[in-house]
Amino acid sequence: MPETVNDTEKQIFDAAIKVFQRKGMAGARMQEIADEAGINKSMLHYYFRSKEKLFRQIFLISLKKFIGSVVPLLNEQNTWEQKVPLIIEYYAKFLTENPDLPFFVLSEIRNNAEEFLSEVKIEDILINSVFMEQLKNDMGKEKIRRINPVQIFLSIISGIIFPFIAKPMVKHVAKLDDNSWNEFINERKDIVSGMVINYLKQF
Amino acid sequence: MPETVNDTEKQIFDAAIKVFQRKGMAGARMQEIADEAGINKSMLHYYFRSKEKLFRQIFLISLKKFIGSVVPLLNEQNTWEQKVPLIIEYYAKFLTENPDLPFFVLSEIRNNAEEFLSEVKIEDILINSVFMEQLKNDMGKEKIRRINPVQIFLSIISGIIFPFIAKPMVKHVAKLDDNSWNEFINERKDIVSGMVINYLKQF
DNA sequence: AGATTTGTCAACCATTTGGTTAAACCGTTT
DNA sequence: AAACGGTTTAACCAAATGGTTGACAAATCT
Repeated sequence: MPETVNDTEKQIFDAAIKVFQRKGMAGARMQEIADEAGINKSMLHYYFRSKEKLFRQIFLISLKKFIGSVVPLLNEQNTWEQKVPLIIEYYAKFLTENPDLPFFVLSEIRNNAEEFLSEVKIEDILINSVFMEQLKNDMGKEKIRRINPVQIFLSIISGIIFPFIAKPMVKHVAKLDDNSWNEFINERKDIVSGMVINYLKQF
Repeated sequence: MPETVNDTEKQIFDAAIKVFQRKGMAGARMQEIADEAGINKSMLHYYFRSKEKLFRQIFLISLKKFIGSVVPLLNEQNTWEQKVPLIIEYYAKFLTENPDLPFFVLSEIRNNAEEFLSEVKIEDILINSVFMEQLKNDMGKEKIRRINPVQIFLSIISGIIFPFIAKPMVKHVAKLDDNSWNEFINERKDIVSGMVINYLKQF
């Protein structure tokens, strides 16, 4: 029992991820999680004590997944210029597979979970990444525009994450169906990549 | 009584805006709105019938404010290149004054309010704006990169809105206090503006 | 097999929450 | 001043919701 997680527990956990990420802490219902997991509501409390406790676990794992999973990419052995499209490509795929995750994380952080940010040490992970060092390095050599590297990273993720966050509105305004949405996102990847790289190099 | 709105009604409305925008439909409590307005809870139902009805009004006015207020700027008599920084400047100011509004609107649209999008006819308003026409025009003359104008507009608002949506996380990662946050946003305005204009002109 | 622990469930409980009611308040009309 | 209409409030109600309990089943141990 040490590492192999109980089957019921995992079913609850997976169901909770689905429901919490879609509805948020306030909108999620314990009964709905139980139904989604196909088990009795009492089991939720048996395994996780309370909604608060269950939420905390779901939130933390979501937060780590959201920010932690790019880190390997940032630290790979290639140039920053090669990394940019790879980061974008990665996030586009990630967001397609986890459409509710970023919104959920950002939402709950706004509400009350700001303290969680310290638990996952994003600051250092990001700031000290090879990607950031490479940017600073090339800035020092006057090869690219001198600018706060956080702004560059923020530009990348803004450009690709925001369209997913605002997906219903974007689809509506640009009159996209599911197929043309994918096309739109493919186009978007190149644009964001081009904008960032262009901006750094042309100055 | 035809146009002057009842004082109590306005107080409720203002309180509801505050609470709904901060907590969302699911997280908002009628009692909290009443407290915020400093009146008895029954008054909410007296003036607005139900939470659903009250929410609908708040949401619609928020949606219109979010997308409608930028339209005049898009249709002004200046070049697209002059408009870009003005749009960004406008949104930065707007977001500072209404920090919870965009998140609220995007959140509720995701949840259930997608149908509202049709009521406010953003598609046409945006697509047919002078700004969009100017872009298409210059694209036709090969003066700027040929690209879906919606992508350009999306790049602008992504770049400036997303940092506000993710404000707690951005502040944490970039280690900003309230003062340096303002500095960061000022820097950001120029970056987004520069990126978009650069990208369109350099190709 | 019998005892003991662990897991599961239906029924129940207490609180919260959106909503209602009936009485009171108050300015206006007659 | 009495009657009237819109406004406001405290008390109340019913449903929803997070959580608990006690019985029972299913493994696990001896």
